[in-house]
Amino acid sequence: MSAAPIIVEVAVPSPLYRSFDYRLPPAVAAAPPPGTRVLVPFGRQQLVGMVLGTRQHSDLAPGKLKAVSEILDAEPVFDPELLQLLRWAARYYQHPIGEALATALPVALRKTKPVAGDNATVWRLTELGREQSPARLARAARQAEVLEALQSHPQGVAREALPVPLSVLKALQSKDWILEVAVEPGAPARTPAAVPHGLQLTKAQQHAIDSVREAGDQFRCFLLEGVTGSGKTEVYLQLIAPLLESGRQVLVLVPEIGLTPQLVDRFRSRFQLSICVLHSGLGDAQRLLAWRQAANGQACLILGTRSAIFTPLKNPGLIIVDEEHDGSFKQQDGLRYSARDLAVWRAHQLDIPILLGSATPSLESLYNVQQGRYQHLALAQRAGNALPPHMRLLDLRGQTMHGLLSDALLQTMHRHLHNDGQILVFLNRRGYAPVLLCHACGWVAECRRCDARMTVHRRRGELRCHHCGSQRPVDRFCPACGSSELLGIGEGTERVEQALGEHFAGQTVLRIDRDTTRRKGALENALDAAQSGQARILLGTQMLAKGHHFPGVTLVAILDADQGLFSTDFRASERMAQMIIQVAGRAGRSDKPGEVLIQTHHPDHPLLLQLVAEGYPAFATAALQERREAMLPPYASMALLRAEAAAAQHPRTFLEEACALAESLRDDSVQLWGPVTAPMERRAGRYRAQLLVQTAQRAALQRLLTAWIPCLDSLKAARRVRWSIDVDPMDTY
DNA sequence: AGCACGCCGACT
DNA sequence: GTCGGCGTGCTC
Repeated sequence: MSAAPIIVEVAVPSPLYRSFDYRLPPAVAAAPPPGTRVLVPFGRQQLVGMVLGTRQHSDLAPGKLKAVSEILDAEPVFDPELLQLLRWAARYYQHPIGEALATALPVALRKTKPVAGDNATVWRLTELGREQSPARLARAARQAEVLEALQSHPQGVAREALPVPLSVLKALQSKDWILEVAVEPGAPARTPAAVPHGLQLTKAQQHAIDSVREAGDQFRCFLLEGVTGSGKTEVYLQLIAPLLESGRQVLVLVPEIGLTPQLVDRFRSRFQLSICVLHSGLGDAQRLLAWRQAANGQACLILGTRSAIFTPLKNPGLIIVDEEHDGSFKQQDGLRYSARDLAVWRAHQLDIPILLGSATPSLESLYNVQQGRYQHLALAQRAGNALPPHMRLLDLRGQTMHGLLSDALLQTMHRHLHNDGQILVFLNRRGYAPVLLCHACGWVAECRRCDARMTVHRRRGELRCHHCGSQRPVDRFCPACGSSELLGIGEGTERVEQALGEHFAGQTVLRIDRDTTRRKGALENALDAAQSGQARILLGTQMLAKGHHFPGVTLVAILDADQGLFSTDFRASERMAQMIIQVAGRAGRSDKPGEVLIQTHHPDHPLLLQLVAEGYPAFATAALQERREAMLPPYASMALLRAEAAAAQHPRTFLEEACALAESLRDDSVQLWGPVTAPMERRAGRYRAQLLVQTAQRAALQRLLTAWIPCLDSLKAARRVRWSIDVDPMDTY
């Protein structure tokens, strides 16, 4: 045994692409294991770092080493597998290791806060408390809130999960309605899943379930391609049930907007056990609690968005990624990871099966099926006797238009209303926001901080920029010529709403978008009105495209399908197709057959034709073929270097220097495109430019990035810009 | 990123 | 004579 002092390697939250070595304090005999948080002196500050490992020797002279100030955890906060995943992610996505580890940590643990042991307590109802009705506590809203929460969680709720002051709990305690009890460490509250009676699985559902179960305890990746209404969620539930019964944990990732109360309720009502729901509204303490419960095995089912992929799991059995094609699985700043891709990596590492589900799988995943890496499972039929909707392109060329509504569309709408149908009108707002135009001189209201036009919000009498969020009152006189003839030109949801009101007098038109659902509970109210059928015409944006079930809808109208067809972004057509299919899926889910009308000026566009005539799988096959011919992802790998600054020349100069450096490091397979200015060069007052790196050899890209990215900060021009690297970017335009 | 050090302009 | 601007360099 060597007598040399043990040196620990520590990742420190700083933008540096390396770790740092520390001595242990004299009083500490054994090195803390990897994944333990330590407080370390760093420059003039004290930072919370993460132990990566121990070393015998440091490159630094022994006298220069500083000592760890404090070991913050008795047990590592990252298990070895999670730590390995994060180290891999930091390398792959080219992000400084210390920052990468910090982003994966719950906010509460990025400071010196202790994790808190297993000697936790929960609050529970007493006999007396069970008899109380929260409704009778009208004068004490917070007490009623607690009572309600405890009644729906008979096994008890942790202090951190009750967002009320301690005084409220004390008040209830003094009435002898609630009490605090110690919780058994690591004992998950398990009760059998309640499978609904009379539920008949389709053959395809059963086959999917059997296939995944067959994988048992081994890594295998399945792509579950299930048309809307085919019962994907039921497949998930049936796969989850036996795992939970045998004490295994299941991690379910959903898109941001997918984490709706409806979905959570569906899981809750099926499994009467403690589900960890990691949504964005969770406070730091609540998030830490969820993290701890997942780590110690108390939580069996963990349901969350993107960042939930970093949840520690004691006994994982399955990972599910729902709506795997959704763009929100890609983090758009900092460590720019794809939660879907990391999920596959993690499942592989843990040697457990993973299920990717979607009605409209990403081309990446379909490619992986073609390559034999993923196993394809299809649910082609809707459950029950619901028929697939009938899709039709509506040629707008030469049509009489009433704003965005064509004559032919209006006629079809009248027919559906006459037959007691309900109608969903879908408007992809982007590019169709109304602008403020001066009729006298042609001046258009523009954002002062972006290269973009302001959007008129008539109801509030203001102009808003959708890119930076700035707002100001609508001008009364043209700033250029002084004329008072200022017109709102273009079609936004407000204007379509107005037009629908005029054409369908007497019918309730319900508009559901960001603006009308901002208030708390407004979305729920709107959805109720929509689902009850009380509102006959629903007008919505993206928000309506996903997840919600409108049983009475017989007609879906997509007002504009064209913007996806000729975009500079190569993924635009894929996104357009997914959007159309997702929206179309809202129609005819019950016994009434659905009709989908898609308004377009390009009814001959091959991808659009294929989508409508043959459906998404045929579209995807053709789109993949195009990608192959153009050598675009998934047939090639990409990374995008972005830079921005307050002055326009700085990003350019930086990217030119970076490009020259890359030129000297790249091998022949790697191509550099740019630098070019971003399509909207100025955004929120900053000028933006980018450089695209592309290659057919994934490994060559990684080699280049690893040699290149850590050097960028030493370029002279780097001081004048903010730059970031995006590996496997979602938006490349 | 922080946070120092360092070397030139307008202030008590 | 000092306070403070942000250019440059370092962090075990």
